[in-house]
Amino acid sequence: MKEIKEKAELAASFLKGLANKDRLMILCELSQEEKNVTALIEATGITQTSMSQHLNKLKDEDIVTYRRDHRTLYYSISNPHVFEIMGTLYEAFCKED
Amino acid sequence: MKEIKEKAELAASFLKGLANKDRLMILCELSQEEKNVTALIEATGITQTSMSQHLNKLKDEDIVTYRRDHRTLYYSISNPHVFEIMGTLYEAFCKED
DNA sequence: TTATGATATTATATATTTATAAATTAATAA
DNA sequence: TTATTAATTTATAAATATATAATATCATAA
Repeated sequence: MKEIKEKAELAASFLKGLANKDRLMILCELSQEEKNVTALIEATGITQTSMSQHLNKLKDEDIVTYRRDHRTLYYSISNPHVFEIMGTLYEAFCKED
Repeated sequence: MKEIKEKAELAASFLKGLANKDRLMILCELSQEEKNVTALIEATGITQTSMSQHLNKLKDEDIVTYRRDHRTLYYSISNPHVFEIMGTLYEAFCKED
């Protein structure tokens, strides 16, 4: 039964989509509301090319999606499981007590 | 306020500890009960050297810990947040419906 | 049309991760 | 002691991820 290995591979790939400082900051922004690329760049300080690559990776993993309004692309989190994991990370790393 | 970046870096590092097929399989085994290295190798098919390296990385990220009984090392999950994330991954990738 | 704004793509250098083989340590039984 | 079992460490090659600069696309306003 190699099913478990295939699922582990999918899950690992999904986690790799999240496992980067810049992408977590992007998702942190998007967890509040959808944002366009320029707004994401301003909010995070990530360079344009790098932002585009990170967003592409997040799209590949079905973590985010986007809608177009004229020439502006608005990105948002498309996978509800991401919110769960962000919540766990918040508990683990962002809480004082 | 660069705090958020530092926390994103810590969180990303933690997620990187999880974001690997072999390590997820190891954690899947350990989520049930503690296991020694040989048992983990048998259960997963991961080679000895590779297992040792993966366990070392999991230790570095404080994801697992171990106890010694004579010359056998028993590993177990030491971070409760890991169970939460494993639960989310199970929902996302291992459920049929 | 043409210029501009918003974003993506390509190319490439660097860094990090992973896989594999060989050697080493540490504990214990003989 | 010595041999053996259980596991780690080291070295290194191959694969993947990241950062950066340059170029391209595409929609729209002038």
